[in-house]
Amino acid sequence: MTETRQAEGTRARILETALDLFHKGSFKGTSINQVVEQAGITKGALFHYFKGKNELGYAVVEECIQAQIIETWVKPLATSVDPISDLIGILDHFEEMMQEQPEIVEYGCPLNNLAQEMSTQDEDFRLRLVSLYQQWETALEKALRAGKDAGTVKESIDSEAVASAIVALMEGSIGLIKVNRDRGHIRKIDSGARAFLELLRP
Amino acid sequence: MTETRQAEGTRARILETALDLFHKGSFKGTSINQVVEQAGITKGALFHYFKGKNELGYAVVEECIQAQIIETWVKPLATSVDPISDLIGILDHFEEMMQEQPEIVEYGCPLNNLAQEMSTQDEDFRLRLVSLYQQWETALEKALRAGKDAGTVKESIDSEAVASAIVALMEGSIGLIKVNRDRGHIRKIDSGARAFLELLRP
DNA sequence: CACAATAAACCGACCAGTTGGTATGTTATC
DNA sequence: GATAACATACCAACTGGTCGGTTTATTGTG
Repeated sequence: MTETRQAEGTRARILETALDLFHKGSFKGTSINQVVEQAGITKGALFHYFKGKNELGYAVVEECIQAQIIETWVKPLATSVDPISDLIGILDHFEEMMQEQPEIVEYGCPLNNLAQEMSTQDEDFRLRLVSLYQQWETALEKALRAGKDAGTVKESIDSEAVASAIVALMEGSIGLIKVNRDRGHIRKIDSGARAFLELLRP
Repeated sequence: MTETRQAEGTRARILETALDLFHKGSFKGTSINQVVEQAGITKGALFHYFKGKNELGYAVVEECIQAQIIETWVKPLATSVDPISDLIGILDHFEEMMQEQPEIVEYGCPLNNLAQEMSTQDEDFRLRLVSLYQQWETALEKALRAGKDAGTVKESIDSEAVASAIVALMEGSIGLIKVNRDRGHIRKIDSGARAFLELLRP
């Protein structure tokens, strides 16, 4: 049972490995052979489950990255009535993560990395990636509306527009952190993002 | 004179072509052969001027992208006393450009593209890229301070932190526009960024 | 001013290694 | 015994990079 073949087990390991390599490297920058090697399987197994490299990438987006986005950005805001506090809570969570597993944070947001690399190169990639951003923005927009109703968010703002601005701010900040690896600069970026969020309070 | 050899002419054409291809594609995604072909030169010429692909990339950062950043983000804020209005002016300028030369805008910010792709892969790239971000942030910080003195910017904000948050917001917004090619969504992202900037007014 | 010497600019065939992908297996499971 | 789950050998195309050579411009010298 452990050494023999196991349908979903191998597939999952391929996806997990691909996510890791696409995240730490890039899509075009990692070869199928790397995935095969690091996953401890063979090319035959990979091509048995995925038609090609692109299909593997699509699966990583739809099955792995989507789950991450929902887990870290959608769920925590699902029932929020004070989205600004909750967003700042997420930032706190990132800071904790940075001390425990710095590598994961240092390589940036998997969604943004893939989006910036592939959205202009492959329309099938792009469509799947916008779908994730959509979900993120929708969750934010809903939370902002709820916040307005509860009096925790400025009435005057346009929830839809500000939602995408928050996504932009988050992705931009994570991207800057990835480039400026220096601890001091990271703190600066972090407090800048927090400052912007605080401005949304009434 | 036109058909014969011309030292700096070829070098400049190589750089120009490389910038274009790295921008529309990516660094790892474009081959030296592509650069050679599109520039209408030969491999010998390219390797005569640059030690290798990486060196070509460094030159693109230092000579082409730096100039762009200074031109569009540093200079316009150099003598600003109302940075928020000036930043919004830059956004207006982008909107004009989008109608004239949409391709240039659609492929995102060359600095951010390269930074997100290469900063975790090559330290020499990273150092050159942070230097550009530094210049951008410094210009913003200075303008924010001047704005505070002139009463056009909220006194309570931390100029240093907010400066990097603005860079994050800009890069994030440009990145989102690149992924969400749809006109309607672009408008939303644009007005979201503007809304955030407006919050910095006293 | 001629003219050889030197260096810079450029060419294109070639190289070893890698790429994504395939074809043909073998082995286990229902 | 059919089908899913792998393994392995292989392929053409392309990768970044090298290398010997040719062409042009510059410069020192008589």
